[in-house]
Amino acid sequence: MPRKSLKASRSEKILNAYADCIVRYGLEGATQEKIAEHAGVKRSILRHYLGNKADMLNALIDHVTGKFDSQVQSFADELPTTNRLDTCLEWMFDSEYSSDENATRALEALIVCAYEHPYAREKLMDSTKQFIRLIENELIREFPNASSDRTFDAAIGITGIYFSIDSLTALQPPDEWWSASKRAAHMIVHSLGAS
Amino acid sequence: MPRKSLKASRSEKILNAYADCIVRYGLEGATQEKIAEHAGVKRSILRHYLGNKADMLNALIDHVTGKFDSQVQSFADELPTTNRLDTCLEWMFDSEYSSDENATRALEALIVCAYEHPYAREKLMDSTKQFIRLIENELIREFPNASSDRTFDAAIGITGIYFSIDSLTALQPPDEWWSASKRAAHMIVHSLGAS
DNA sequence: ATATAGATTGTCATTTTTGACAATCTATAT
DNA sequence: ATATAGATTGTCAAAAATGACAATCTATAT
Repeated sequence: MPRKSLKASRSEKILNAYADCIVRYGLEGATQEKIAEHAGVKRSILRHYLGNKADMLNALIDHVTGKFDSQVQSFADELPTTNRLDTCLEWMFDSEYSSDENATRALEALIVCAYEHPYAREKLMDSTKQFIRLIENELIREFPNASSDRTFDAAIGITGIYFSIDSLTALQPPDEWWSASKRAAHMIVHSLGAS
Repeated sequence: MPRKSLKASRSEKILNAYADCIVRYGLEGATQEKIAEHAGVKRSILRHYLGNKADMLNALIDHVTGKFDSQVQSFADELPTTNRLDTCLEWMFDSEYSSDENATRALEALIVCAYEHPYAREKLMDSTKQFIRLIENELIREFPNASSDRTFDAAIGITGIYFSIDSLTALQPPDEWWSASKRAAHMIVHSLGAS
């Protein structure tokens, strides 16, 4: 006889607002007041659904990493059967294709606090590994004869370039930096092919 | 007849503590209390030498970017006459050679707040550009026949890989990630040579 | 219609952080 | 030795952020 619980949807909205605030104001700069405002709810609501500050942070970590993981998953699922690697780089380094750029941004903002929060560190590490593995798989698929060491190196390199340009977005770099990043990633790919 | 001013040395010590705190606790998590504690001084001292919160942040931005810039400069100055590029990558990706790892880390932590602080954005952008240019110069020196577009792409790529693995340090990645990053950077270099 | 579980709002006390300033101490030139 | 500019400490008020909880409203099953 009770009314339907809004916990799922409200939590979703709040945590998205939380992630947005983190990207804008930094982790400690994302106060409950600002989060509530961004989410369009009263501050008391945050506590009602997500508990106190520490609880909220843990929920956020799960939310952000989970969101990123599922994006990575669907990214992989949606890759075409042919020309997968090129498509991959195309999607990564073209802003028009990026579904939710803030997912990576929030991830990066959280990395700063990893020292303080072992739980965050683990989850972030897992998500990062998964992303690297995605790239690595596509490299292996394209270059089955390359040594696994080299494909790993290449995956680390491409992922690094992507993470870097993504976080540099905060500095509003010229578009050329994105295209240059993409071409640099291609250089690594070519280097693999030339081995 | 007054006593010698300690402004320079005290400011230096405080701003270093500030940078340390930012790396550990995030920008907004670095409270005056913590900064003072890290610097081993009373909180009132911060205000005395550096003014209020906003003043301190501006001073910090200058300090961090200035420190980074001078490190980049001496990095360039100390490169040997031969084998410069390899030495360069060696120094970048080997922790034993890194003089002050926190300089880049603080830089990255500040990037998060660039949206809010146009002044920070400008300075960070300048420092980043300078670093990229350093790499680019070494690439040009090694591959004078490569097109300037390609050397720029390569510089962006190598810099990105470095920034990325450096910020991932917070996740305490295995050492292999560092060596893999170095080899990925070398892949880009080789790709330049093969053009 | 009504009881109930949950949503929503509001308020207050506590803690944390910052701003401001007064008071005291100390090195240095004269 | 003493005056002076600066260093250092201490204290208090204001503001910001959080925690806790009471009170009220509302959808839903019966």
